[in-house]
Amino acid sequence: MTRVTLKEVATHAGVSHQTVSNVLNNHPSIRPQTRARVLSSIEALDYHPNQAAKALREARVTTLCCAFYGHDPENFTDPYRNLVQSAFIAEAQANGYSVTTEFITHGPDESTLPSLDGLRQRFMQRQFGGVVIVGTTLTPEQYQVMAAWKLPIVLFDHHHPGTSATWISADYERGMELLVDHHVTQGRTRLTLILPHDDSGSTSIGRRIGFERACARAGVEAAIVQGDWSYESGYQAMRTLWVDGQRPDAVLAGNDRMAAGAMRAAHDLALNVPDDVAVSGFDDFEFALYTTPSLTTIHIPHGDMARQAVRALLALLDGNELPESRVFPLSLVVRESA
Amino acid sequence: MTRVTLKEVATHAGVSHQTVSNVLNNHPSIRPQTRARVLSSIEALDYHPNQAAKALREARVTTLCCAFYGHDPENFTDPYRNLVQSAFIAEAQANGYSVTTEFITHGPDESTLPSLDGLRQRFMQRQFGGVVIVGTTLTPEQYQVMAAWKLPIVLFDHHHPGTSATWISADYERGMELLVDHHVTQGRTRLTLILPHDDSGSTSIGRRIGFERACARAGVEAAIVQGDWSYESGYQAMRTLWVDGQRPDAVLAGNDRMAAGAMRAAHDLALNVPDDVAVSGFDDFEFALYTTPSLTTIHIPHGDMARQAVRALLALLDGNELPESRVFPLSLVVRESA
DNA sequence: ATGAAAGCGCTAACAA
DNA sequence: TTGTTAGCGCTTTCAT
Repeated sequence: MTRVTLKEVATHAGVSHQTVSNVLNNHPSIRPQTRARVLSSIEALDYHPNQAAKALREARVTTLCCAFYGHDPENFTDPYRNLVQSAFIAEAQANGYSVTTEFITHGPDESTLPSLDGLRQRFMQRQFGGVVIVGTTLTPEQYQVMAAWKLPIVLFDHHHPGTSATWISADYERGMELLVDHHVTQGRTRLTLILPHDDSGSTSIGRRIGFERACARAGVEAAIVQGDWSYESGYQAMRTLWVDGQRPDAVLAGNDRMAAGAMRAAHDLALNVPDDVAVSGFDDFEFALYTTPSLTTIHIPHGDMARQAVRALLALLDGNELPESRVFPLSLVVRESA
Repeated sequence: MTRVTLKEVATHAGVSHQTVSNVLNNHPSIRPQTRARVLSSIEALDYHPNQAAKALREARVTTLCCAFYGHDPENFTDPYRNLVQSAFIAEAQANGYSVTTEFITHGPDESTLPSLDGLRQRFMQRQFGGVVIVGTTLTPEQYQVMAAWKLPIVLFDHHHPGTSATWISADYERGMELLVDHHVTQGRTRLTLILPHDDSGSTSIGRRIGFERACARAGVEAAIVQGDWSYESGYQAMRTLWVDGQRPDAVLAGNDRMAAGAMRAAHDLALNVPDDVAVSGFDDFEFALYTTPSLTTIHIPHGDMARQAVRALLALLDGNELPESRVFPLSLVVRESA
């Protein structure tokens, strides 16, 4: 499995290997004639430059890392990951970079999975040039540790006020306000939000702040119960609200999956959505269109956000200035459930 | 950003750089004393071997490619991709490999996305050592072309009888038979299957064969209408079945997403599932538990399959024998919809 | 048990 | 405009 090298191309074309290199890298001063000859030799020999050699020589790497922090890889079907990753890879490829994906989990099964140290090690070994950290539970301390590693990093969907990293997020506060206002407009007065808590620096904080502010402004009852982003937790939360007798007239879920779980629970409790209780989500995943009833939710432009994250990371790798952080606007999508 | 090299470690430990290399690669003949000294220098200087140099010298690469063929990357939320990819990455990482993901699409937007040539190019450039092709539309001709590239390859969820590649799949024929038998046992006599067609070598063929065989054996009416795996196509197919008047008493969808779309259509048509019409899926994604009614479906062990695919690819890279192909068994999951 | 020499395939710096 | 020299960081001979 011996492969064609620069030198062989040079011999074939009757030039020095340096000239071939110059052709490949589009150096100016090369006679068109020579250039054509070299190109045809490359074609004839089916030559492909060895990236390893190039990377070694240039001390740079054309791989980006998309790291999902705190996402359980066994939690297979979260569409969020799909959305973010697809756009991430597409944008990176369009810029000539390939993408390696890492799952960074902690917890019982940590031993078989990469910790932050694994990420660092791969970076130090030149497996990738920079990373976008997608996730909800990276602490400011952890971020500080990583900053000391000089790892080019962009934070996705979370950030820490005290830190300087570029971050890409969306206006979750305002999104939740839109949602609350919609419920209020529909005549709802007792709202309950299902949301993971204690998730510092993450997207859940913005949702909570927006919820509380909008409810206070509207003068409606506001309560928060806990979920963990999963269908199951939405189902359980809804059940508990009815069994315990709180029974609000609107249930807002922090994401679409919990909302779907809550709607299923409502069905099992013989409740009519939206007549007996309104339910809303947050994400606007594809399936929100196909639930019964279809889900009123907030549209998050995950694809645009992921593409922007890649661009920011590339800018960070390129220049020396810190790329701008961005907050994407969100919009309300009214369907049947609220 | 100059990084510590072997030589610096050697200087620090007072040995030759060769000795350091030997320590790193666990060569036998090294005095424990020397070894300890070297290791402490590595620790002290925070040395990490440069993978690019290693790869160049060893002419080998520790990256695997997970390629989704014919999957539209904009078709963001297909849980299938999540399931396969998560398990793939976890298994690869457990074996010391990292994973690069590629989307291989054809069609109008092909220009901005990698074609098979892009895959080949990255392989020739040593971006990865082997690939698992996940997908449904690779033709035998395309496979032959790739075989000529000497690209170590494992096919996932599709295969071609005439070719020699290792493939990992599931017993879709038998799965569909289980499903048909279940519907028949429930007293259904007029079954319609929603399935993409003309998908040679793919998973849809097995589903079709199993469907037709089981229906023939049971002596029930069998019809097939077309879908394209999406929610929307399931919705439209169901609608058409009623508008056109076919109105079977059981609708089987080739996957869970189409089933969810069909159930939503049933709701819009004021049909009760399963009283007026039974609906079943195929996949057993998480959301099948939370639809209303919950979805009777076939469980596909996507995670196990993906892990097996990685193992097969590693075996292929390691040894010279062709790893065995595997067909995973499927099982019926009865819920409310059928 | 350890060190010295050579070279993987490429590009940057200089010379011609 | 093109060719020569050197070396990126590592491992594989081979000598000591």
